[in-house]
Amino acid sequence: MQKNNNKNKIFIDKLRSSGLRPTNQRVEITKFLFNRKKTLHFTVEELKNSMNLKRSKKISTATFYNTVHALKSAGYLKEFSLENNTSYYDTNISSHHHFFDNGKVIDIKSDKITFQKLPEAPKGRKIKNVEVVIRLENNN
Amino acid sequence: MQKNNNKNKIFIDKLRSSGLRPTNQRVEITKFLFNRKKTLHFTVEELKNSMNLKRSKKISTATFYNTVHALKSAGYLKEFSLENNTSYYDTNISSHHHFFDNGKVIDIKSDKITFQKLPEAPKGRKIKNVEVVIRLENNN
DNA sequence: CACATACTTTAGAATAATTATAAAGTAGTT
DNA sequence: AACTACTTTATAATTATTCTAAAGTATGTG
Repeated sequence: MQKNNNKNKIFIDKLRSSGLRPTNQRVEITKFLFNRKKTLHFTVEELKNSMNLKRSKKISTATFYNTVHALKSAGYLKEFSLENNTSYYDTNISSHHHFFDNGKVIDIKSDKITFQKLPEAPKGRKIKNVEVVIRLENNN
Repeated sequence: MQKNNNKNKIFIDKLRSSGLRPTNQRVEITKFLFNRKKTLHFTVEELKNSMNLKRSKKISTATFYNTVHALKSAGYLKEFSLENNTSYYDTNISSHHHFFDNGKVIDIKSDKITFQKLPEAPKGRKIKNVEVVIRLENNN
C-alpha cells in the first residue's frame, strides 16, 4: 500500500528517525511541512485546515497532533508560544529569534542578534538555548 | 460594606486605575498579589487555588480572571507564555528577562543582559520591547 | 443616608485546544 | 498469506478560559 518512491525518501526518513512508521497520512503531513522553500509557522489547527481543505478523505485531528508531536520531539520542529494558549510550531529549527507583530511571527536570523552580556546559569544548570522575542507596534 | 481603611489604599488605587470598583474580592486578590516582597509568577488557576484554600467563602473563577485581566491591561501585571497553553503572569512589570528551568520561572534583571547587535524593526513598525528567555537544562 | 442604577459576583454553561479511548485498519515481519 | 504490533479515526474527556444571566453590591444623587 505504501508507495516507497524515492521522491518521498527524505520525508520517510524524517518519520522513521522520529520513531514513526511512514504511513500515507504521515508522509503527506511531513511533505506538506518540509517540502517548501520558506520556513512555515503554524498551529496544529491551521495545519489541519490547510491540508484537509484540499482533500476528499480528511486526515483526523489526532493524527495531526501525533505527527507534529513526534516531529517536534525528534527535533524537526521547534515549538513556541504566543499569549493565546495555542502552541505554534516552526519548521526552522536552526537557532533563531522572532519578531511578534500583532500575532504574526517573523523569523530573525540568529546572527542578527548578538549579546554583550549574558547571565550565568544557576548552579547545577547550564544554558540550553537563548531565545529573543522582539515585539513590534505601529510606528505612529 | 467596603472597609476603606488606609491599609488597603494602594490596592484600591490599583483597582480604580484599572477601571475596577474596589470590591472585597478584588481588594483581596490585589493584596495577595502585590503585598509581598518578592515578585510572583502565577497562573490564574494557581492564584485561585492558593487564595481559596485558606478561605471559607470562595472567590469565583470568573472574578479571578476578570481581575487579573484588568490588572494586566492596566499594566500592573505582565503576561508571558510557556509551552503548555496556559497564561502566566508576573507581578514584576519592569523590563526584565527570564530563565525557564523545567517549568520554573526565574527573573533576570534587565541589566544582566545587554545586546551588541539588534535588528531594525520592519518598515512602519517600531520595537515595543525585547524579551529574552534562557532555557536551562541539567548540568550532567 | 436611603434609592436607583450601573457595575459585580457567582454558578454553571459554552468554547477552544488538546489528549485519551477503543474499535477498525494497515505496515512490516515471517 | 498471516500475524502482530502499530495506526487511524471518530468520539469522548480534559483543561484553560470565556460567556451568561440571575442575584448582590458600590456609589452618586437627592
